[in-house]
Amino acid sequence: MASNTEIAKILDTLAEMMELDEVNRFKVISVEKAAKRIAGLNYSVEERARAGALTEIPDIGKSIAAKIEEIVATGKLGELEEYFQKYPPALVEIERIQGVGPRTARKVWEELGVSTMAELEAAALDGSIAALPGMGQKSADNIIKAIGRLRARGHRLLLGEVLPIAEESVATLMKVPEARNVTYAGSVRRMRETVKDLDIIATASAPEALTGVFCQLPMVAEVIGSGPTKCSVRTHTGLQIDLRVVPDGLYGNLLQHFTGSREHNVALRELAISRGLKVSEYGVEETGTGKVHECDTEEEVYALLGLDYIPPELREETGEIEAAAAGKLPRLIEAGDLKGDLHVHSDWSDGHATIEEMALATQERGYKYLAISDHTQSLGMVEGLTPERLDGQLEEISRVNMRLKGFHVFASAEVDVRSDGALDFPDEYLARLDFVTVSIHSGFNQSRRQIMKRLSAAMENPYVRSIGHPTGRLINRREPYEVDIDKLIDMAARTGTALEINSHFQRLDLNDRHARMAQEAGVKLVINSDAHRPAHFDMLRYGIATARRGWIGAGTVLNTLTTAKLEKFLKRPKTGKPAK
DNA sequence: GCCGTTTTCGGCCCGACTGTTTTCAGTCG
Repeated sequence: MASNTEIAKILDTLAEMMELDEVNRFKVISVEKAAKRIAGLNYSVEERARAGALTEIPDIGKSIAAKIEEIVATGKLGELEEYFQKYPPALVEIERIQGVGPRTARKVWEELGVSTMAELEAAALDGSIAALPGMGQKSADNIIKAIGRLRARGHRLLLGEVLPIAEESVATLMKVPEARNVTYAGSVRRMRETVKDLDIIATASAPEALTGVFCQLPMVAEVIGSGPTKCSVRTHTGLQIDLRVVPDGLYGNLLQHFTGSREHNVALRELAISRGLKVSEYGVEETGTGKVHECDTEEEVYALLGLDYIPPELREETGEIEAAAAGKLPRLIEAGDLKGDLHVHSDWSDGHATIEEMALATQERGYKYLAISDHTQSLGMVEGLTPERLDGQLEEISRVNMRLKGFHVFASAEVDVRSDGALDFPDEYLARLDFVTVSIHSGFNQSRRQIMKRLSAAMENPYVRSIGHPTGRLINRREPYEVDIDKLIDMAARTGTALEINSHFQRLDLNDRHARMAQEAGVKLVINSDAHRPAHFDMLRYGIATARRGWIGAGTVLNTLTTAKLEKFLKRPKTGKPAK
């Protein structure tokens, strides 16, 4: 069974090999485009291949369809195997070094026999890179530095690590007198779960004033490059920050351009051309007359192209442009739509605050309810609740509810589903809770069959209302356990069980793509903080962002219901859609 | 190699900066 990701990866590698081979660049682009398209699809390409319907997918024509069919049938691609005979496969790896592209990779291999990152580094150190035509000592030094950085930090940074730096940088630059508008753009503004670098954009009465200040900020370790309107630096923590400045009046064009994604912008420019327009960060030009429209706002840019405004989180070229053209963009959930939090810990297990402290902290933030959902007994290391201790906790929840006005604490638990599929609380205890979440905290390495058996058992239970962090991944740290997402969503729909978007920036699980699939299947979601202390409620912004990236509307999310409506909903037995 | 309200050929997104060059290729976003 070839997953979309696997097919996309093979095509991506093929494109890289074709580039090395100096194949016509438009052919290369078409293979890249197909790979990107497939990676973003939320249905099985293999199934489409078996149905002979591949060419109905955009960017896939006869030739690439044949390649995919070969991958599906044999698990590999002959054309790629041939390239591997011609060029060392490891050349692909050195192409990923910043500043090294296909031309340079091929040159060092042909001239110096270099085919791995280690050999490249050695060649840069011994002077043979600098001696190559078209290269010099500076090129060699840059390669050495780039390899060092790649070793130090091979992966992308988490959104939650970079967003605070982005907000602080913007605040600092706004204090420069010449600054008019300053904001962060790029993948941070689109709220991608991981980011490679930070883009800051600005308009200013005198651009040099801003770039000048920026390059000398205390956090800057190294200036990578600087021109009159563009400046790139690296901070002491290794984060690359790019600042772009233009004069007043182009803020909308600039913001749109540097928010990306690249794929979104490419599609936008293609659309522009078909309408006799040319889009860049310097305006929207009418090709016929040469008239340039400068835009103060992004809304104007999109309007000139005949599109509704597209929120940044949707700009990933997954159908948003078509939807905007047809006036069919969804109304996305907003932070203010959330009425409460249904996954919160207290000092009854591994939380750091009392039930009342957590309730007050949520109320201060404007929410109307929360559910105290401490761990259950099999998580011994965090003092998970035993059925006996649950009695005491329920009493405390009632006392807190009597003291609080206009706020309600629901009794809940984050119940473990044990390795054998048994729930950690007997049904008679689950029945006493308002809201039951089930999570997997053990047996991460079980087979897909075992994992799905556990999740099925949980969802079939009439008291279980939601599945917490459904795939268990920790971004960059732990792979998801073997969840069959299609089956999970199918079962959630059938049993009327909600799936969580856990807002912790290390989890964001369900992710954006899976959340979108769930919504399309009619599954309800919950967006929770999983807070262990009051400050953690700030994480909810990441959960909301993930939902927005997944095209989620407020109506899909259980904890947008008012207290009264949620109570009413929870009094009814859960109901799902009939099986297909 | 894909695509089409310019539709089966002839296009294919746009601009900035670096490093090496004396006018530009490569890379990046």
